[in-house]
Amino acid sequence: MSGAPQPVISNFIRSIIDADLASGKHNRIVTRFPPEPNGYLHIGHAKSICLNFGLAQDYHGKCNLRFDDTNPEKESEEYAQSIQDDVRWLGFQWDGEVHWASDYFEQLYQFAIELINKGLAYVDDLTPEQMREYRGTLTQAGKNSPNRERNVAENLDLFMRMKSGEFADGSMVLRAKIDMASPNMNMRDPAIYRIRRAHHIRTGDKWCIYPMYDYTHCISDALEGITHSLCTLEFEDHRPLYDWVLDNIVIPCHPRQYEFSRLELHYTITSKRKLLQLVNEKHVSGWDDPRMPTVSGMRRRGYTAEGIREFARRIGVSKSENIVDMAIMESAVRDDLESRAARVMAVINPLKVSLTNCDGAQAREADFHPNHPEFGKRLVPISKDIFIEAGDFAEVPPSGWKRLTLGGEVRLRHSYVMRCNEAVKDASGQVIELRCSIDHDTLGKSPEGRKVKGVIHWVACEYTLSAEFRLYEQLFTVPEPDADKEKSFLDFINPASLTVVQGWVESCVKDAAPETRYQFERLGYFCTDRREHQPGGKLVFNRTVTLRDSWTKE
RNA sequence: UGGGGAGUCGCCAAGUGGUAAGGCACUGGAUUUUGAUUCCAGCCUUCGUAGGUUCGAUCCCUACCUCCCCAGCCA
Repeated sequence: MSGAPQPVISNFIRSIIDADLASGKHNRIVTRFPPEPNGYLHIGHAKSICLNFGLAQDYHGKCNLRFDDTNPEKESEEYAQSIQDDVRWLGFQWDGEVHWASDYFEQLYQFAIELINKGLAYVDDLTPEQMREYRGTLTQAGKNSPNRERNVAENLDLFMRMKSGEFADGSMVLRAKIDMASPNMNMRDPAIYRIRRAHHIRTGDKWCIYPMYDYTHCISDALEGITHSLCTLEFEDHRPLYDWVLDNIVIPCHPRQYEFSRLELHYTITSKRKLLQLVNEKHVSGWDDPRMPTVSGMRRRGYTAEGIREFARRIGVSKSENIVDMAIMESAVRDDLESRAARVMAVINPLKVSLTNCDGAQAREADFHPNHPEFGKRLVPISKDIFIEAGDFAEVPPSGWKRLTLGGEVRLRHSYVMRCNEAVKDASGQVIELRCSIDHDTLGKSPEGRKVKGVIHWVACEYTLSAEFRLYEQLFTVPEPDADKEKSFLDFINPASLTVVQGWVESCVKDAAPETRYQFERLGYFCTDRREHQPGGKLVFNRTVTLRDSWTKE
């Protein structure tokens, strides 16, 4: 993965772009990533980011970052900042300055006046309840509001007074005059402006009327010269409205909207609202909890930007509903980590072993990476007492067992072949210590006359460092926590999604900076915690993902 | 029952008239001082169903079935 670039996978959007470029409709493409700053970015956004920025890169076009900040009540500076951080961390840079829909509030207002003047928008003071009644249902046409035929002068006057703050919040809206009988609910005279006295993160208290998404998005796209406006499937039937607005104002650009299916991932959720709930109700430690499918959560867990981008490449882009296996994410991350993480040994569930013939045993130099000598080497010392993984010893081993057993031999990784002579037990029969001996003639070479099949990791008690290991599993116990009609997704939170253990690690990691990645051999990939790991002090490792394991599966 | 979409291997996903790419997962086997990596091999005679057109259909036509989205002054 870190080698040659991966081949591009075709999709319907690329086909459209290829055709648009070939026909001369466009010379270069302009896309945009348009988040609302009302939460942290998650894996679904990452897919969209990879699509929009990736397309711009591949086709030598441009991609804007534009905040869809039209609903001040839900938006915050913190979110806007985190979104920019996440996009950059993912490895993308937007064209020029960050754009904000709020930059266009004045122009949006003028276009609204244009619509009013054309008799295509009117002020309505129906209550929300009345509006709903007038809208009709999926199978029944709506009926015209009594205010629909208000004259232009009156509409203009009312709209200006809405802007100047004469009316109470929610008392009236500006509506597009389209068709109350349209089979498409979005075309039944949608509201395009509402009155809301809320402090806006960019414009402060300058405005008390705010434009709605459908009205704002298409105009923003047009003002920025977007060629391909990509969004998710649920906006498919908003497209007629997108086109209606641009067709009815004087604006020299009409971007085309294309919809792709949103990403769902097994064993997690990708609903901003529900992620917020997990944070607010403290089911997780925050937006960047390593169990969260947020960009910042995945980052903290140790996923790499390259791994996430590769994941996006592997899942592709289509219009069919999909729920992707977590295994695809994990394999993409492993593929990246395989070539970039140094190998070190750590023991997370220790069983003490005392070596009865350790005198004269030597330390050995070991590569930090089996296939990349440029990672360098470190010394792996041995001492009279060592820790091995409790799970690597079995008194009564299952068939096919290649690890340690009473009377058996095993290779200590980067060190000697060791034989287990005795298992010491406590009163309850639990094995609490092993007495073993090493074969002094096996350092850096195979033993004489016999084959030792197993290799286990270990640390020397005398030289090891204590560390905290945070082990993660899926946040939910079922593949589709959102799917149950009776139960809340909260009922499926996995109580074992986080396990914190104290263990031991080779001393060479002592001064590792935050966000340093290692493969602890045979255990998995780990990453020092961004927040709580202290180089030279308290060592905290987050398990990013386990290694592939062709033994421990049923 | 109105409108808009989607149905290709367990999960993704190309292909769209010329006889089913690829990835993940899975199963064998080789190499291995990580049961890792790497490497080789296998894995849908078939494209939601039923008809039709055609020398030939996943692709065109017809009917049907299933699933998703839409009735916010959210995005």
